[in-house]
Amino acid sequence: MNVRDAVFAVVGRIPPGKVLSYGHVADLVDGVRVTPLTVGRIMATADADAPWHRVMARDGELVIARRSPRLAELQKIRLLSEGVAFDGEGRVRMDLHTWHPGGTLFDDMEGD
DNA sequence: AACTTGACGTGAC
DNA sequence: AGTCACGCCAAGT
Repeated sequence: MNVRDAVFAVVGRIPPGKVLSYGHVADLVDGVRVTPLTVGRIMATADADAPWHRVMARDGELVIARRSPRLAELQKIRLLSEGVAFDGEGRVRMDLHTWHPGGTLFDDMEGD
């Protein structure tokens, strides 16, 4: 199991409408020791098929915007399409949409 | 196939 | 608030 696979295994399990931070993904990856930076690195090489848009900075900021405003816009559109709310500063409401794995069938109820 | 370079974080100090 | 260390992978040459 490569780190890349382990990371995408976690990312791939994020349900629509839910999001995770790099650090959170890194923490969920088990069996392999990874840093949030590593997650970010790998996410940078994510396939279009992967739900890469559900991963962002812990602050809710779309980090990709630093490098590609165009992709950031795409990410934002995808998130909005899933019902993810943003605050007035263009950041994702992590407090409302952070995914709590293990869970559950109720992983969608925390959004209120 | 080996080496170099680039690159989407986060918490502690 | 800025700096530092940590769990460094992937792509190009």
